[in-house]
Amino acid sequence: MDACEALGAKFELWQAADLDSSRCPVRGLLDQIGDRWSTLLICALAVGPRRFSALHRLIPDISKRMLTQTLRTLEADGLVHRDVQPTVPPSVTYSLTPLGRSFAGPLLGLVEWAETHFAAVLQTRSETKRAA
Amino acid sequence: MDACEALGAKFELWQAADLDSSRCPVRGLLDQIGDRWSTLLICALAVGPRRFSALHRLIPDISKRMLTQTLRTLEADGLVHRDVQPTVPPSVTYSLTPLGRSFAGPLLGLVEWAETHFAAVLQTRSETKRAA
DNA sequence: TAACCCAGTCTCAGATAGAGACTTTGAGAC
DNA sequence: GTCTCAAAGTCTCTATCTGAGACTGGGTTA
Repeated sequence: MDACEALGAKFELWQAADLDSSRCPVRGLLDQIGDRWSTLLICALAVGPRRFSALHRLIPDISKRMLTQTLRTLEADGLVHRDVQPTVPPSVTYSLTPLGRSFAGPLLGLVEWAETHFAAVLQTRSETKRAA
Repeated sequence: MDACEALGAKFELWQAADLDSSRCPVRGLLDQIGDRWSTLLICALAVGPRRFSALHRLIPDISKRMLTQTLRTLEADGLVHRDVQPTVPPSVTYSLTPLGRSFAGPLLGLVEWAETHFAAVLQTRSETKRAA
Protein backbone atom coordinates (compact mmCIF):
# COMPACT_ATOMS: atom_id res chain seq x y z
CA MET A 1 0.00 0.00 0.00
CA ASP A 2 1.60 3.25 -1.06
CA ALA A 3 1.10 6.59 0.62
CA CYS A 4 -1.62 7.59 -1.81
CA GLU A 5 -3.74 4.56 -1.04
CA ALA A 6 -3.14 5.02 2.67
CA LEU A 7 -4.28 8.63 2.42
CA GLY A 8 -7.38 7.62 0.50
CA ALA A 9 -8.17 4.95 3.07
CA LYS A 10 -7.94 7.50 5.85
CA PHE A 11 -10.24 9.85 3.99
CA GLU A 12 -12.81 7.11 3.57
CA LEU A 13 -12.63 6.39 7.28
CA TRP A 14 -13.44 10.01 8.08
CA GLN A 15 -16.35 9.85 5.69
CA ALA A 16 -17.64 6.64 7.20
CA ALA A 17 -17.33 8.08 10.70
CA ASP A 18 -19.35 11.11 9.58
CA LEU A 19 -16.77 13.46 11.04
CA ASP A 20 -17.67 17.07 10.71
CA SER A 21 -14.97 19.66 10.50
CA SER A 22 -14.75 20.29 14.22
CA ARG A 23 -14.18 16.64 15.13
CA CYS A 24 -11.98 15.60 12.22
CA PRO A 25 -8.39 15.86 13.47
CA VAL A 26 -6.99 16.85 10.12
CA ARG A 27 -9.52 19.56 9.48
CA GLY A 28 -9.49 20.79 13.04
CA LEU A 29 -5.76 21.19 12.97
CA LEU A 30 -5.03 22.18 9.42
CA ASP A 31 -7.76 24.78 9.36
CA GLN A 32 -5.67 26.59 11.92
CA ILE A 33 -2.03 25.83 11.28
CA GLY A 34 -2.47 25.38 7.55
CA ASP A 35 -2.41 29.07 6.87
CA ARG A 36 0.27 31.16 5.27
CA TRP A 37 2.08 32.19 8.43
CA SER A 38 1.83 29.40 10.99
CA THR A 39 4.11 26.98 9.20
CA LEU A 40 6.59 29.72 8.42
CA LEU A 41 6.68 30.81 12.06
CA ILE A 42 7.24 27.24 13.18
CA CYS A 43 10.19 27.04 10.78
CA ALA A 44 11.57 30.29 12.18
CA LEU A 45 11.18 29.10 15.77
CA ALA A 46 12.73 25.73 14.93
CA VAL A 47 16.08 27.55 14.87
CA GLY A 48 15.61 28.63 18.45
CA PRO A 49 13.63 30.99 20.71
CA ARG A 50 12.98 34.42 19.25
CA ARG A 51 11.54 37.69 20.44
CA PHE A 52 8.56 39.33 18.82
CA SER A 53 10.52 41.95 16.97
CA ALA A 54 13.15 39.44 15.88
CA LEU A 55 10.45 37.34 14.26
CA HIS A 56 9.13 40.42 12.55
CA ARG A 57 12.59 41.20 11.17
CA LEU A 58 13.01 37.59 9.97
CA ILE A 59 9.65 37.68 8.16
CA PRO A 60 9.18 41.31 7.15
CA ASP A 61 6.07 40.80 5.05
CA ILE A 62 3.90 39.66 7.90
CA SER A 63 2.02 42.50 9.53
CA LYS A 64 2.36 42.93 13.28
CA ARG A 65 -1.32 42.27 13.52
CA MET A 66 -1.08 38.84 11.88
CA LEU A 67 2.15 38.06 13.72
CA THR A 68 0.42 38.62 17.05
CA GLN A 69 -2.67 36.73 15.99
CA THR A 70 -0.81 33.74 14.57
CA LEU A 71 1.45 33.44 17.60
CA ARG A 72 -1.56 33.56 19.91
CA THR A 73 -3.26 30.79 17.94
CA LEU A 74 -0.14 28.65 18.03
CA GLU A 75 0.11 29.29 21.75
CA ALA A 76 -3.53 28.33 22.27
CA ASP A 77 -2.87 25.11 20.36
CA GLY A 78 0.11 24.34 22.57
CA LEU A 79 2.71 24.47 19.80
CA VAL A 80 4.41 27.65 20.95
CA HIS A 81 5.36 28.93 24.39
CA ARG A 82 5.10 32.63 25.17
CA ASP A 83 7.41 33.85 27.89
CA VAL A 84 6.89 37.39 29.17
CA GLN A 85 9.65 38.99 31.18
CA PRO A 86 8.12 41.79 33.32
CA THR A 87 10.87 44.24 32.51
CA VAL A 88 10.35 47.71 31.08
CA PRO A 89 9.97 47.61 28.18
CA PRO A 90 8.49 44.11 28.33
CA SER A 91 10.56 41.38 26.80
CA VAL A 92 8.55 38.58 25.21
CA THR A 93 10.25 35.43 23.96
CA TYR A 94 8.55 32.79 21.84
CA SER A 95 9.75 29.22 21.59
CA LEU A 96 8.48 25.86 20.38
CA THR A 97 6.98 23.52 22.96
CA PRO A 98 7.79 19.79 22.78
CA LEU A 99 4.53 19.41 20.86
CA GLY A 100 5.65 22.12 18.48
CA ARG A 101 9.01 20.45 18.00
CA SER A 102 7.28 17.16 17.27
CA PHE A 103 5.53 18.91 14.41
CA ALA A 104 8.89 19.61 12.79
CA GLY A 105 9.05 16.06 11.44
CA PRO A 106 5.97 16.12 9.24
CA LEU A 107 6.63 19.73 8.33
CA LEU A 108 10.13 18.85 7.19
CA GLY A 109 8.64 16.21 4.91
CA LEU A 110 6.42 18.84 3.36
CA VAL A 111 9.29 21.27 2.99
CA GLU A 112 11.47 18.72 1.28
CA TRP A 113 8.68 17.83 -1.12
CA ALA A 114 8.26 21.52 -1.89
CA GLU A 115 11.95 21.97 -2.60
CA THR A 116 12.05 18.90 -4.81
CA HIS A 117 9.00 19.67 -6.88
CA PHE A 118 8.88 23.45 -6.91
CA ALA A 119 10.52 23.68 -10.32
CA ALA A 120 7.96 21.30 -11.82
CA VAL A 121 5.10 23.27 -10.34
CA LEU A 122 6.50 26.56 -11.60
CA GLN A 123 6.77 25.12 -15.07
CA THR A 124 3.21 23.81 -15.06
CA ARG A 125 2.01 27.14 -13.77
CA SER A 126 3.68 29.09 -16.55
CA GLU A 127 2.40 26.68 -19.20
CA THR A 128 -1.10 27.05 -17.87
CA LYS A 129 -0.80 30.79 -17.90
CA ARG A 130 0.47 30.79 -21.46
CA ALA A 131 -2.39 28.58 -22.59
CA ALA A 132 -4.95 30.86 -20.98
CA MET B 1 20.42 16.22 13.85
CA ASP B 2 16.72 15.89 14.55
CA ALA B 3 13.93 17.17 12.36
CA CYS B 4 13.62 20.37 14.30
CA GLU B 5 17.25 21.30 13.77
CA ALA B 6 17.01 20.34 10.12
CA LEU B 7 13.98 22.56 9.71
CA GLY B 8 15.73 25.44 11.41
CA ALA B 9 18.76 24.97 9.20
CA LYS B 10 16.59 25.14 6.10
CA PHE B 11 14.94 28.30 7.33
CA GLU B 12 18.33 29.91 7.88
CA LEU B 13 19.36 28.97 4.36
CA TRP B 14 16.30 30.73 2.94
CA GLN B 15 17.14 33.77 5.02
CA ALA B 16 20.73 33.77 3.87
CA ALA B 17 19.65 33.42 0.25
CA ASP B 18 17.37 36.42 0.69
CA LEU B 19 14.46 34.50 -0.82
CA ASP B 20 11.32 36.52 -1.14
CA SER B 21 7.98 34.81 -1.02
CA SER B 22 7.73 34.26 -4.76
CA ARG B 23 11.06 32.44 -5.06
CA CYS B 24 11.02 30.49 -1.82
CA PRO B 25 9.73 27.02 -2.70
CA VAL B 26 8.01 26.51 0.59
CA ARG B 27 6.18 29.79 0.57
CA GLY B 28 5.40 29.65 -3.12
CA LEU B 29 3.83 26.24 -2.73
CA LEU B 30 2.33 26.29 0.71
CA ASP B 31 0.72 29.67 0.19
CA GLN B 32 -1.41 27.92 -2.40
CA ILE B 33 -1.90 24.33 -1.35
CA GLY B 34 -1.73 25.05 2.37
CA ASP B 35 -5.27 26.34 2.51
CA ARG B 36 -8.30 24.73 4.05
CA TRP B 37 -9.56 22.96 0.96
CA SER B 38 -6.58 21.94 -1.15
CA THR B 39 -5.25 19.32 1.22
CA LEU B 40 -8.72 17.97 1.82
CA LEU B 41 -9.39 17.67 -1.91
CA ILE B 42 -6.10 15.86 -2.42
CA CYS B 43 -7.13 13.40 0.28
CA ALA B 44 -10.49 12.92 -1.43
CA LEU B 45 -8.86 12.37 -4.82
CA ALA B 46 -6.31 9.99 -3.33
CA VAL B 47 -9.12 7.44 -3.18
CA GLY B 48 -9.59 7.66 -6.95
CA PRO B 49 -10.90 9.93 -9.71
CA ARG B 50 -14.06 11.82 -8.86
CA ARG B 51 -16.52 14.01 -10.67
CA PHE B 52 -17.26 17.56 -9.62
CA SER B 53 -20.57 16.82 -8.00
CA ALA B 54 -19.20 13.71 -6.30
CA LEU B 55 -16.51 15.85 -4.66
CA HIS B 56 -19.15 18.30 -3.58
CA ARG B 57 -21.16 15.51 -1.98
CA LEU B 58 -18.06 14.17 -0.22
CA ILE B 59 -17.23 17.60 1.21
CA PRO B 60 -20.58 19.32 1.60
CA ASP B 61 -19.33 22.39 3.43
CA ILE B 62 -17.22 23.64 0.58
CA SER B 63 -19.10 26.06 -1.64
CA LYS B 64 -19.23 25.33 -5.36
CA ARG B 65 -17.36 28.54 -5.90
CA MET B 66 -14.40 27.49 -3.74
CA LEU B 67 -14.52 23.96 -5.10
CA THR B 68 -14.13 25.26 -8.64
CA GLN B 69 -11.45 27.72 -7.62
CA THR B 70 -9.42 25.25 -5.59
CA LEU B 71 -9.55 22.59 -8.29
CA ARG B 72 -8.41 25.11 -10.90
CA THR B 73 -5.46 26.13 -8.74
CA LEU B 74 -4.48 22.52 -8.17
CA GLU B 75 -4.77 21.93 -11.89
CA ALA B 76 -2.62 24.96 -12.66
CA ASP B 77 -0.01 23.63 -10.24
CA GLY B 78 -0.04 20.27 -11.97
CA LEU B 79 -1.32 18.28 -9.00
CA VAL B 80 -4.73 17.49 -10.42
CA HIS B 81 -5.86 16.50 -13.89
CA ARG B 82 -9.17 17.78 -15.22
CA ASP B 83 -10.79 15.62 -17.84
CA VAL B 84 -13.78 17.03 -19.68
CA GLN B 85 -16.02 14.65 -21.61
CA PRO B 86 -17.85 16.67 -24.29
CA THR B 87 -21.16 15.05 -23.56
CA VAL B 88 -24.33 16.92 -22.75
CA PRO B 89 -24.45 17.67 -19.93
CA PRO B 90 -20.66 17.82 -19.71
CA SER B 91 -19.01 15.22 -17.56
CA VAL B 92 -15.87 16.42 -15.79
CA THR B 93 -13.62 14.01 -13.93
CA TYR B 94 -10.81 15.08 -11.62
CA SER B 95 -7.89 12.87 -10.72
CA LEU B 96 -4.45 13.20 -9.15
CA THR B 97 -1.48 13.50 -11.50
CA PRO B 98 1.73 11.61 -10.66
CA LEU B 99 2.95 14.84 -9.07
CA GLY B 100 -0.20 14.99 -7.01
CA ARG B 101 0.21 11.39 -5.94
CA SER B 102 3.80 12.11 -4.92
CA PHE B 103 2.41 14.71 -2.55
CA ALA B 104 0.47 12.02 -0.72
CA GLY B 105 3.62 10.95 1.16
CA PRO B 106 4.34 14.20 2.99
CA LEU B 107 0.63 14.84 3.41
CA LEU B 108 0.18 11.46 5.04
CA GLY B 109 2.91 12.39 7.52
CA LEU B 110 0.98 15.51 8.42
CA VAL B 111 -2.28 13.62 8.72
CA GLU B 112 -0.76 11.05 11.02
CA TRP B 113 0.72 13.76 13.20
CA ALA B 114 -2.69 15.42 13.37
CA GLU B 115 -4.40 12.19 14.39
CA THR B 116 -1.78 11.48 17.05
CA HIS B 117 -1.73 14.90 18.62
CA PHE B 118 -5.23 16.22 18.06
CA ALA B 119 -6.38 15.27 21.54
CA ALA B 120 -3.47 17.16 23.09
CA VAL B 121 -4.21 20.23 21.03
CA LEU B 122 -7.89 20.15 21.91
CA GLN B 123 -7.02 19.96 25.58
CA THR B 124 -4.62 22.87 25.39
CA ARG B 125 -7.21 24.85 23.48
CA SER B 126 -9.91 24.31 26.08
CA GLU B 127 -7.53 25.16 28.93
CA THR B 128 -6.56 28.36 27.20
CA LYS B 129 -10.18 29.25 26.67
CA ARG B 130 -11.00 28.60 30.31
CA ALA B 131 -8.13 30.78 31.45
CA ALA B 132 -9.23 33.63 29.23
C1' DT C 1 15.72 67.68 23.42
C1' DA C 2 14.69 64.50 19.85
C1' DA C 3 14.52 60.11 18.01
C1' DC C 4 14.09 55.14 18.63
C1' DC C 5 13.01 50.64 20.63
C1' DC C 6 10.04 47.24 23.14
C1' DA C 7 5.35 44.49 22.12
C1' DG C 8 1.82 45.10 20.82
C1' DT C 9 -3.37 47.52 19.78
C1' DC C 10 -6.48 50.19 16.76
C1' DT C 11 -8.77 51.69 12.70
C1' DC C 12 -9.82 51.83 7.98
C1' DA C 13 -9.78 50.18 3.31
C1' DG C 14 -9.36 46.36 0.25
C1' DA C 15 -9.28 41.43 -0.67
C1' DT C 16 -11.36 37.11 0.07
C1' DA C 17 -14.83 33.46 1.34
C1' DG C 18 -19.51 31.68 1.67
C1' DA C 19 -24.64 31.29 0.58
C1' DG C 20 -27.50 30.56 -2.65
C1' DA C 21 -30.00 31.81 -7.08
C1' DC C 22 -29.35 30.98 -11.99
C1' DT C 23 -27.84 28.69 -16.57
C1' DT C 24 -28.44 24.99 -20.54
C1' DT C 25 -29.55 20.72 -22.26
C1' DG C 26 -31.05 15.87 -21.76
C1' DA C 27 -33.15 12.05 -19.23
C1' DG C 28 -36.59 9.98 -16.46
C1' DA C 29 -41.29 10.19 -13.89
C1' DC C 30 -46.25 10.84 -14.30
C1' DG D 1 -46.75 16.61 -22.94
C1' DT D 2 -45.05 18.52 -18.85
C1' DC D 3 -42.51 18.42 -14.44
C1' DT D 4 -38.52 17.87 -12.25
C1' DC D 5 -33.84 16.70 -11.67
C1' DA D 6 -28.93 16.52 -12.60
C1' DA D 7 -24.61 17.88 -14.88
C1' DA D 8 -20.72 21.68 -13.88
C1' DG D 9 -20.28 25.44 -13.05
C1' DT D 10 -21.13 31.19 -12.94
C1' DC D 11 -22.94 35.33 -10.68
C1' DT D 12 -24.07 38.43 -7.11
C1' DC D 13 -24.38 39.96 -2.49
C1' DT D 14 -22.86 39.92 1.97
C1' DA D 15 -19.78 38.67 5.83
C1' DT D 16 -15.36 37.88 7.19
C1' DC D 17 -10.46 38.33 6.97
C1' DT D 18 -6.20 40.60 5.91
C1' DG D 19 -2.72 44.29 5.46
C1' DA D 20 -0.92 49.01 6.02
C1' DG D 21 0.20 51.98 8.97
C1' DA D 22 -0.72 55.24 12.95
C1' DC D 23 -0.61 55.09 17.95
C1' DT D 24 0.78 53.79 23.00
C1' DG D 25 4.11 54.70 27.00
C1' DG D 26 8.14 54.41 29.40
C1' DG D 27 13.17 53.87 28.96
C1' DT D 28 17.62 54.30 26.31
C1' DT D 29 20.57 56.49 23.11
C1' DA D 30 22.55 60.73 20.38
